Amino acid sequence: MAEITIKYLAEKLKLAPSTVSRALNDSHEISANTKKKVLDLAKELNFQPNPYARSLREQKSKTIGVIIPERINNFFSQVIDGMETVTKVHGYHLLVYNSNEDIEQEKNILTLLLGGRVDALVMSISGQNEKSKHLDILKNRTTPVVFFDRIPHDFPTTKLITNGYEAGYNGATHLIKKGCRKIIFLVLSKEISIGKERMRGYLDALKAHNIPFENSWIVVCGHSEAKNIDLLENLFYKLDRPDGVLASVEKLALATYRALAKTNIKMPDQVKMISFSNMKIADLLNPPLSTISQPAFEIGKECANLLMKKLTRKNQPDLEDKTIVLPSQISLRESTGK
Amino acid sequence: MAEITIKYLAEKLKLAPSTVSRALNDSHEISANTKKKVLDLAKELNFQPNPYARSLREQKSKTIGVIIPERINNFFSQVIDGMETVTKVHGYHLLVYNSNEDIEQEKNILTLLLGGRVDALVMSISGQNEKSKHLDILKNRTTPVVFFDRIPHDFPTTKLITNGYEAGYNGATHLIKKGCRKIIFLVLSKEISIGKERMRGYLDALKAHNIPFENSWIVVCGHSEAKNIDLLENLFYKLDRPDGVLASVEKLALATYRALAKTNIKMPDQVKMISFSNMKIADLLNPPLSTISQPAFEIGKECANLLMKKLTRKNQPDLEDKTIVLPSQISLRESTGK
DNA sequence: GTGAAAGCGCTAACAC
DNA sequence: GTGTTAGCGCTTTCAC
Repeated sequence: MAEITIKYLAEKLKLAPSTVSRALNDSHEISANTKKKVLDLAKELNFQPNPYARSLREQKSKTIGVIIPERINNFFSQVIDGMETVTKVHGYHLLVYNSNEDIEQEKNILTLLLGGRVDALVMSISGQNEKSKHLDILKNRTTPVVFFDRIPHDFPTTKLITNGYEAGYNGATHLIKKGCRKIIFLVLSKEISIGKERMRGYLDALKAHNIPFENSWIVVCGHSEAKNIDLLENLFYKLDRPDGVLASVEKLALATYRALAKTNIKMPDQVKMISFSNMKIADLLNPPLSTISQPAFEIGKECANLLMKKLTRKNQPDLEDKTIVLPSQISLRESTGK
Repeated sequence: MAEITIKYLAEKLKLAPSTVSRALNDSHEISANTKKKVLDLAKELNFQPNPYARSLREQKSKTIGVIIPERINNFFSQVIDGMETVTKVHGYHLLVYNSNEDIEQEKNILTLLLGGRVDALVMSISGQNEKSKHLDILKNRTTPVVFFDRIPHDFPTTKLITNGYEAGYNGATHLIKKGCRKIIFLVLSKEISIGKERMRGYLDALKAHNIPFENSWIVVCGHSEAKNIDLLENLFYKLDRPDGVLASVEKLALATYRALAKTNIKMPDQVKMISFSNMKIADLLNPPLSTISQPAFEIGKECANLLMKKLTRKNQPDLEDKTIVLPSQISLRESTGK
């Protein structure tokens, strides 16, 4: 770690450490002259105050913990980029952890972080279920938490999502308008909050358009790409195969492309698809994929802003128990028929 | 931050703080009985030692700083995932920063981190140039650094790359074998190390196959997607337009797809392309993209392993000044003609 | 406007 | 096997 300290600067300048500290922190009770001397020497020696000594003393770490269920995913990368743009101007740091969609790991990370390593948390919870019992350790704590995208519905804090219901409704409606009558809904887990909202929208769209729904249209997939492809392929071999697909996550749209490649079924002629996705190259797929995308960068910025406000100002109230809903954007491409 | 401390545990158990500390750290000089009592209470109260007090005392932070030029990129996400799998078993944390391909920002992050916030660094340097003068602040420091992918050639430490020369050679050779005679090489900046190696391979492949090279075949692109597309589109309108493209980074292959979409030129019939890329859905593009991919996860693991070895063992020698070369993998798809 | 001293929570050297 | 003490580098009373 660094070797040059405030004490050292103080000796060099024949000042007390406290004076140097105050000068560095631009305290008004220090003369302009002393300030300059201190700042000059600090710059010359490339002095950086020891962050851990400061953290210990001030009881705050100036770092935010981030837990995401998956790292190789544009959506989450964009969110984190958004967070970093705002945290860095406040001198805050980002400790990012991947829970790998695993509640156990999520819990471990949480325990680790609650030891005081971070001043606040941003989470998108693992998709196994949303019972979120493992989040109880957070509840007796004062550490502010913000959830986004994959949110627990019963945790009293601020949450950020996009309008899943509306987007699901619009996505399904678009398929219906394009002539689809057997529209399946692909979901990773029925338990997870975003899936649920999107599904509600889908179901209501069917109802509104008088399309009789069948339970088998809800296709619950898993985390194994190979198994999902198999599952989907078999679905398309059936006599009453679907003519429309609404994928609640990008991963499942990709699996659908791969499953279809194994059959003779053509998209968009025989089956149309639209998917929730933040991929930047939806236009380059074959055929180009119609998507519903989320303002990921904005979500990240907003999460960070909420926390920066709470952390950098005095006497801020606790984070409100509310859900902020941001609009998603629908982009129509050939996968739903041009 | 956390409120329950070693001192508190000590009072509860009528022991000295030092005894509690030793018990928690499983020191052999503590009786099994006391150990159990301490551990039990610690578990019951969910005690986590204050990481910053520990860092201050031990003069190490148990965290690694990571600086990448771009976050929304599968390659870097995979590398970080790889690092995390190994750091987490050693109790190390990852502080990740995005330099946005900007040397100034890279320098700022570096100065910040050198204040003692991290025990070691992993970097993939910004692509503006590889003069790496801004890395000089690192040179007088003892902080171990490992570079990967975008490496400075004149910095005495361990670097990890893939066999760019060979891959470039093989990529170009493949295009030649497929009948291409005017093969352009797309590069983000001529200065950057990986681009150079890949280009050397490309040039040698041309020479080995007696293809007369023209300077205009090296196409230096920028960071603006729109401008790159324009540049490429114009290239394809020329009379002696290229019939082969070797893209040294994924981004430029995507720009080529988009540029071609504006013309009547068909891939792979009239022009073939292969690109360095770690994208997982190369097979879903139209046409599927032949790729040369890097073992990103492995690279991340290896970087972390090198640092863990240096940091967790006593009297480890400094990181050797050498370059470890990992093999890349070539996957042929329709973009180069099946 | 500056200095002296205490203490954040932890570990380690030194008692005993 | 356990306790006492000092100190990591910083900020912040409290003096003057």
